[in-house]
Amino acid sequence: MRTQHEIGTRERIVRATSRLMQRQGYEATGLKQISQEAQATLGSVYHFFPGGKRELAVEAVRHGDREFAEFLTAAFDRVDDPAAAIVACARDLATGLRDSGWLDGCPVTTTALESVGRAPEIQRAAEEAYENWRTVVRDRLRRSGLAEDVAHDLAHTVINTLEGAELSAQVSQSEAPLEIAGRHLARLIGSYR
Amino acid sequence: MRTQHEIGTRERIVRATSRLMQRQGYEATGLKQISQEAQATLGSVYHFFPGGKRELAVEAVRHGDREFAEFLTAAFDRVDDPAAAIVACARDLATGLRDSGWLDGCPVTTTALESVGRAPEIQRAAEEAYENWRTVVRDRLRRSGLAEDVAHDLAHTVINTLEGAELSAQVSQSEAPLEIAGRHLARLIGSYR
DNA sequence: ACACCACTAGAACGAACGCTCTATCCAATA
DNA sequence: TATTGGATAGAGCGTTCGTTCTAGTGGTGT
Repeated sequence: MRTQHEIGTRERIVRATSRLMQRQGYEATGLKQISQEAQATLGSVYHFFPGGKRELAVEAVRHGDREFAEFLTAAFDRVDDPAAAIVACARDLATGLRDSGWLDGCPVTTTALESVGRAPEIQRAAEEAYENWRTVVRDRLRRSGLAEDVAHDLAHTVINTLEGAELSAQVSQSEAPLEIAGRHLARLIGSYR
Repeated sequence: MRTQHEIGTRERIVRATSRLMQRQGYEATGLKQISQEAQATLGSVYHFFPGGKRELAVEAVRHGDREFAEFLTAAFDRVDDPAAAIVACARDLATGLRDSGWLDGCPVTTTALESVGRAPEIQRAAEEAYENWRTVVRDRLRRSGLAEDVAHDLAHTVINTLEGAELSAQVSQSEAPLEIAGRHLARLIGSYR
């Protein structure tokens, strides 16, 4: 079937790009490596992504966006109290990071930083990802009874602190930053009750 | 004078590397661009840094380390209350980021992320930078009367949240994440009084 | 005056990069 | 069966990369 085939190869390329850029960043990831990892050829890559590496990076960032948004949503669905859900998120991020040999950090951050001021489409996609994640957090905080502006600001800090803690955990190969971040975020949220 | 000359060229190379990698990251920064920006030749670069790009990146990260440590220390010296000093830090980071056209983020983070699992010496230098900054914060928090373990944990979150907020501010070209981070960190610290 | 050496200078190397191009394959339609 | 067009395949383009290498310069110590 053609349609299934199309989806298959395209998806494999996007997924491979996302994982490689998550681990190595944008610049260090080559198109030949992507095509090998995706079990596709260079011709297929340019067939599906005529915009080349840039377009591929945008799709990879969007893939990481959806991935982490689902991770967040799942945590909030699993645990009733939003503060407790965030603690669970931090813990899960820590164990996931450790289990990957400290290699799989945020699938967006490295590419985002490399693109700032140099590749606007990629930067935009990263910005949308962060905004998307904040929206998930803000909605759950509001549902739990917090005021709109409080929830809005907390969503910023929840995402940013998790982001910073994950980066720190990765660089120092330690789960501590994420554990501490979870505890502090829960305390901060609790202070608004 | 030879000594002065040596220090001059070497320092220019390190500073140029630090600024370029701060803006573009490790992979996107070429040695030719560095030598041009530093007004030195490729020969001089390899004379002072026989280890090549890797060694240069380590020195650049250490330079960024010292730079931000001095920035933190100056803020704590200027403002008595540590929580207020951190708010001032966040505000200064935001205005500095805006004034640079949102280009000059953390001088360590991008290079650190690119080096994870691929260049251990660089990763180590970045780890030492974060640890160094945490020590500055922890000491000041302790001096203000907080218990050792509380100050230790808060230092982690202060640095990580500032880091995450600066990244978010840069990507979204907005001062809001840093302003919010400053307020939340002050509130969190205040909750331990 | 001479020898020395830190430093400057940039040409040149092989490798890898993103990307283009042409050729081929194969399933679906007429 | 013939035709069509999406998809695959990879050789090859020009460029740039990090690095090496040799040659040259100029101040310093004897």
